[in-house]
Parts: sequence; structure tokens; C-alpha cells
Amino acid sequence: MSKTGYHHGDLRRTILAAAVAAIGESGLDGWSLRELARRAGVSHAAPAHHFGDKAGVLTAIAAEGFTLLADALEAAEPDFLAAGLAYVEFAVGHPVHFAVMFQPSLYRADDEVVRQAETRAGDVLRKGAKALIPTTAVPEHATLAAWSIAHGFASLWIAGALRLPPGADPVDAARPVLRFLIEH
Amino acid sequence: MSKTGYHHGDLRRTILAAAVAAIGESGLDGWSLRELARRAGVSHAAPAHHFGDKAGVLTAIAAEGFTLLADALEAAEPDFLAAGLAYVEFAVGHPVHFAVMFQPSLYRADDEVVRQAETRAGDVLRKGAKALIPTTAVPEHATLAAWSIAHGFASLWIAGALRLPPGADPVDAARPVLRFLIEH
DNA sequence: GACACCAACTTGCCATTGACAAGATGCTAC
DNA sequence: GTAGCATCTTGTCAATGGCAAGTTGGTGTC
Repeated sequence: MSKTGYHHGDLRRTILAAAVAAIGESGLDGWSLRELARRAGVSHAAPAHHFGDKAGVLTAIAAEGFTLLADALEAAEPDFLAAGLAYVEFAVGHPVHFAVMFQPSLYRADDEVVRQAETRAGDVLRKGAKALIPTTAVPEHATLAAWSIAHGFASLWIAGALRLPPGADPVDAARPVLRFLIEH
Repeated sequence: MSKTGYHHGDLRRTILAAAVAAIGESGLDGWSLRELARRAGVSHAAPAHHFGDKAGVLTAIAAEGFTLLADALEAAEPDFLAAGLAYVEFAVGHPVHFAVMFQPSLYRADDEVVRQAETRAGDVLRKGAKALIPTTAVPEHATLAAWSIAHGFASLWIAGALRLPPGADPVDAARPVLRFLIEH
């Protein structure tokens, strides 16, 4: 675990965290493998050993993101509003993961680890949503509507497209919007 | 307009189209200014003259996207379902524009042209949505819900996150989902 | 305890790229 | 016809991604 010496001990996680930080600061275009290496205090080729290439780093971020999302959804109360707010909270709290996850062209979507994490998140989301909205309509439509509205609100918030008062809390702002889906 | 000679005549649009094509093929990371120059048959520095840098190209794509979106929304029938489907149709039909538009960190969001186009699209969207959903709830919530569900569905479709039967039409798939917001 | 093995990391390298500077070209207005 | 200027080119440099080959040191085995 020591940071000195030839073997870093925890380089993989260090670089992953550095990548998330760098992307958060400079955007998806403003980072380089060499910068991550510098931040971690290792040679310029060290990241490649753990991740192969840039897509490998993004693949790891996506996998981590799907796992975090699945955890967040599982931890939420089993009703649509709570789950939807948990979805928004995850997205706003981990905007880099969220952005990468839903741009499969950036990473290796067929990677085994990503697929497992994605499948788990998808299962949690679908199974949950299925029973959360009492409706006379087709359940699949309700599920997609629920997912879409939470995903859409989170995306628009992160993009800064919503012209809401500065300092507003995204979860508070999302509540009445999500509620509109089920009661109005 | 002739493609031969020192002056291309239509380089700006040619490069812009090449950029959209290249990003569509290789993703937001898989293109270079030099590649655009090669596709257009000009020198490697020609794109910089028109766009400055890579962010300049993405800025132009974003501006074009907001204009196209505003046009599409204006052309749609004045009701929520039609407008929502037009939104989805635009996003799926112009996935590159859509992806760039809602990632302001990729381009110069404070660019004058972009701001005007974005404002126009926003106005069309907000003014429209305001009167499209008869509701007892707060109009702003209804507007945000409508925007979110259309944006979310489109994003998830483009990301390939929806596990729907292959060959399905996105607009047909979106219809019952959007309808769920207003009647269930 | 010596040795083999192997993952972790480094050094060195090259083609490609983004960005800038300076020069060449040709349209256009007067 | 010529001055001015937008358009496009040529040349260049630092930075990057990715690969190859080498080094380090921990771990298991006898």
C-alpha cells in the first residue's frame, strides 16, 4: 500500500480516481493517459499496463458506474419516487461515470466486467420499476416512462440545460417533476 | 462551388459534414482535424482557419443542432405527443448533433451563435410545452416532465440501453411511452 | 536460502496530432 | 489594374497514444 518504491501497490485505483477527477475538470476530451500517470507519480506507460489504452480506462469507469448505480437503486425505498430520486442523485453525484456509461462508443461495451455490471443495474431497474407504478397501461411502457423521465431529468440537469435558480438542489427539483408522472 | 483550385468555395460546410460523419463512425474521440482535412482534400491546417480548433468544430455542430431542433419542434403539430415524438425523431436522426449539444464541456457554450440557437430552441420548447399539457399541477413541472421524458427516451435509445426488438422504429417505440405521461 | 517465475512498472521510441506562424493564392471592390 | 483581404498552404514543435524491450521485486517451490 505504500506509495514509494517500485511497486505502487494501489495504482489501478489511484489512476481510476485520477481519471474521474481529470475528466470532471477538463471534460471527456481534456485528459490524457500521461496526465494520469503524472498525477499518480508513475511513468507514462504505467496506466497502459492496467488498462491497455484510453478506452480501457473509460471501460473501467463505466463498469464502476453501473455497479454504483445498481447499489444506489437497491438501497432506495421500493417505490417509484424514491427510486427515481436515487437515480437522479447518482447521476448528479457521479456525472463523469454517468456520462461515460451512456456513451458506449467511448469504451468497450462488450467487456465482460461492464456487461455484468450493466446487466445487474438493468435488472435492478427493470424489476423494481415493474412493480412500482400501479397502472392499467402496459407495464413495459410504465417502466420505460419511469426510466426515461429520471434519466432525462438527470441528463438535462448535468448538461446545465435547465434554467433553474442557482444553488438549487437537483433532488428537490426532480421530486415534483417525477411526481408528475404518477399523479396529476 | 467548384471543388478544384486554391479556393474550395464551400469548405466550411464540407468540413462540418465530414466532422459529423467522422464522429458518427468513430465516436466523439475517434476523429481529428487532420482527418477532416484529408476527407475534404485540403491541407491539414485548413479546418483551423474556419473553426479555430477542435472545440470550434463542435461549437458549430452544437449550433447547427439547436437550429435543427428548433425547426423540428416548430414544424410539429402543437400538442405534447407530436412535439415529443418530433424531439425523439430529431435526436435519433441526428445523434451526433444531439450528443454534442448536451455536453457543453466539449464546446464553447458561450459562443454567440450557439447561445442564440440554443435560446431559440429553448423558447420553442418551453412556450410550446406550456400550453400542450392540460394539467392542474404547476405548469413548470409539466414542462420539465415533458422535456425530461422525451430527452430521456431519446438518450437511452441512442445509447442502446433499451433492449427492444431489433429493427424497431424509435418513434413508434416512443409513442406509448410518451403517452403514458398524459394518460394512464 | 537459492532459484524460477511473473506481475508491476520503467525507459525508449515513433507515428500522429493540435496548434501556431509565416507564406502563397486569387477574388473583389474601387 | 491594383490594393486589400479572406482563403488556403507549408513548415514546425511540443504533446500524446501506443508499442517493444528492459528492470524490479515479490512469491512460491525445492
